[in-house]
Amino acid sequence: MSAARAGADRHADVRARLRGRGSRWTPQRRLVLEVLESAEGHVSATELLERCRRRAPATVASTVYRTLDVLEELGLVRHTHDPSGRIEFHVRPTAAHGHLHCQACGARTEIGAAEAARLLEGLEQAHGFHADLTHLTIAGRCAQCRDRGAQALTRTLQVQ
Amino acid sequence: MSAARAGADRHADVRARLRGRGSRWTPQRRLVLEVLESAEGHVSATELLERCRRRAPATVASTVYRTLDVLEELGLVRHTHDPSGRIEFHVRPTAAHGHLHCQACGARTEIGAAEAARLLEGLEQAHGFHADLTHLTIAGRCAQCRDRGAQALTRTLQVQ
DNA sequence: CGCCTTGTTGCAATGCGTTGCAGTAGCATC
DNA sequence: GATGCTACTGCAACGCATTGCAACAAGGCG
Repeated sequence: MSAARAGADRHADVRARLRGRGSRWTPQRRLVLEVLESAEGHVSATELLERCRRRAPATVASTVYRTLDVLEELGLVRHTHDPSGRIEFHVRPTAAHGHLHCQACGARTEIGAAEAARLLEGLEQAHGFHADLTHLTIAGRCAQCRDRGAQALTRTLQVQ
Repeated sequence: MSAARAGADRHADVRARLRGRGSRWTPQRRLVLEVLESAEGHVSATELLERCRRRAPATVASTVYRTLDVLEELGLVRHTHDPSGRIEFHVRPTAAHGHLHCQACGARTEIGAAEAARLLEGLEQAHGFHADLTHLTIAGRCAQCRDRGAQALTRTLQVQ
């Protein structure tokens, strides 16, 4: 249940887990962790970096990226790529799930773990391929944009 | 059947289609087209750029990228993103299809149009979401790497 | 054939993300 | 509290991809 603990406890928990694998607890990692704690849902890497800089203007990009890598290994965040290939982090993932990304309006939707698993079961059987759900983003058109016709999509695809 | 024609004809066809939309036929576009004609399957943007430079060392990256955009609008190539977000072009797509990409060994497999459509039908019903098959790349582990255990994958995920 | 419109090119700058390396600083140990 | 090992940081350089802009040239037209 440690993952469900909140507040100050949380730092101690993460700190212990870092030490456990021979890693260290540093002010920079603490900063990134605090920023993540005040975030919800999907956040771009750039956005996270900016939020770090708002708290500590001297923040260095490479450190933040490396810290996010470490925290991903601990399971505290997951990343995917939006349809144009940029990184997005999903904060506090509760379960493996996939992502839908509308190329016309940018809307994001989640696919539940069960649903995603069902989708990909066929791949498992046909190709023996084990898909990484947490990394999955499917591009396309959401219901609203779909109804608004193809014009907007065509433009978006060009620009993207 | 114009898309099935081969050789010199093909240039004339593309040229006509460019003119038809008010675009122009230039030496640079011809170069990219020739490079594409001698390519097969999935090629990274960087690889295409290098091949262009082998034929014409003065080739400029932005021109190639823009040309590829145009050719994608004509349907001559499709692009996806590999699991680390980099662009890959699929040359001469015969039909809409998806891609599987093994994060451990880098192997790529295609999902047939019919199979992909079947996979995503559920999304259409549950979310009204119309997925763009041509842009779909699913990351995970192929059958062989899966059997070789999780170690390799873990490392790859860190590095990625 | 030469002119003119405007799509295209090349270049330089920008953005996002990664990497190599030398110096710094956690933290374990005594 | 001092010491030493080594993970981490910051920096600078790099790679990939995109964009703004001024100069250029494709090709339609007289």
